[in-house]
Amino acid sequence: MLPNLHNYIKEKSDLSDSYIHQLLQDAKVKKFQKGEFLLKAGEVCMHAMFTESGLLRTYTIGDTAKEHIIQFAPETWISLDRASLYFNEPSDFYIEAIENSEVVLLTSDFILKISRISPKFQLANDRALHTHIRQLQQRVNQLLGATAEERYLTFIQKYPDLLLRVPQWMIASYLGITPESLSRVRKELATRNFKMT
Amino acid sequence: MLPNLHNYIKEKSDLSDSYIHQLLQDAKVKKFQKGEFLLKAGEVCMHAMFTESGLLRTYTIGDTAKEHIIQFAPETWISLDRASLYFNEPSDFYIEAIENSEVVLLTSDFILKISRISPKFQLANDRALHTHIRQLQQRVNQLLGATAEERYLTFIQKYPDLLLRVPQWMIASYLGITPESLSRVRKELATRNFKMT
DNA sequence: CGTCGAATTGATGTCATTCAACTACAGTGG
DNA sequence: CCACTGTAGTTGAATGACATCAATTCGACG
Repeated sequence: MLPNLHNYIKEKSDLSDSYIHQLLQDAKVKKFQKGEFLLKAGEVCMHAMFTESGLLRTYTIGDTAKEHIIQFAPETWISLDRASLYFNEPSDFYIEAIENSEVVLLTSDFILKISRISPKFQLANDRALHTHIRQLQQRVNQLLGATAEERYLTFIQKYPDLLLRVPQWMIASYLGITPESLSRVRKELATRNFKMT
Repeated sequence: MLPNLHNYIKEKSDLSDSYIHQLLQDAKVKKFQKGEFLLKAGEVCMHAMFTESGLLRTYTIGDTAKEHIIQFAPETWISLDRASLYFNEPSDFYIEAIENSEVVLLTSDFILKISRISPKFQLANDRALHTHIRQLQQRVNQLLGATAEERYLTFIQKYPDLLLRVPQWMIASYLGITPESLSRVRKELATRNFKMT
């Protein structure tokens, strides 16, 4: 059980299979039905949530009552609100299963424990943190400058696998445009590509 | 000399004045004229740049040759490209003095050194990192949902001091709109506030 | 005083939103 | 098995927000 998480830790820590196996004994594993919530705005984020199987989405609800999707998390991805987890403050995020999912809830203590045992794991965590910053930075850049079409193109190039699993209106929400606009962008791209071939 | 940096380290480390004084002996201090660059896109960011006095801006140049301002850094603020510094990869950022400035160039080694001596300083650094993430996250949210006017309002509420020192077209760039649009937003706000009083 | 960049203003254009109608399809209950 | 319902996606027409282009004003500074 939990082959994905097992693998994940193994890759980033160089710990033995048996030891990892032991660690995972007390990991909190939960199954979520499509539509169930792992975190709601106002709550404090207490875990890093590892998607063992399935698919999660993280989103906020802006002033205009519109959802803004922050992240999708398929297998082996981790969802959390770092600010909320670190500062112990209420989160603005909703984290929701959009497929039936098996999720491992990792506490900060759990992660710290592995970090203490395996410096390599700690390093990997630090890298993940900085990768996250890089990714946020790139997103800010994109949102500052790019048109709907450009955003969509980088999305499909960056997350081709998600295209098949995520409904279109959620992708629109991730891109910061309306579903209608995305539909038109796709149409436009389709006819352009057709003309070109 | 360097009273701001001295204070900064003192607050976050509990080290003695004399020891801090000693540390700062080998700090690289540089003066930049208005318009000079501390970092250019393509270079690897080698320092965290502490603004002892003056004002810096960090920006990227998008595909459309338009500047997108990432951050302003007045006294006691730090400018860097964390991804570039951490991963040793070329940066997308330009960092430029927009006032004559005195800047301290802090290497990762320097910061690590203090962190090793003072756990409190290390903690403060970690907090800064997470604050940074929170701030980026909020910016993404804002860009996903808010209108030009809303963005401007949160800007003046968040950075009232900068209003006086930063030219308007740079604020526009920070908000992701044109200078003309910002001018109209301001006009609109002025007339609205006038009517209300 | 003349010059140059910043800021404002007006006219017009473009991209994306909004609102509404319609199709397609999956799930539900009779 | 078929009508009923709800959600996703598409399409069209009108609107809105911001951009673009061009002209003018304003203010700082040599």
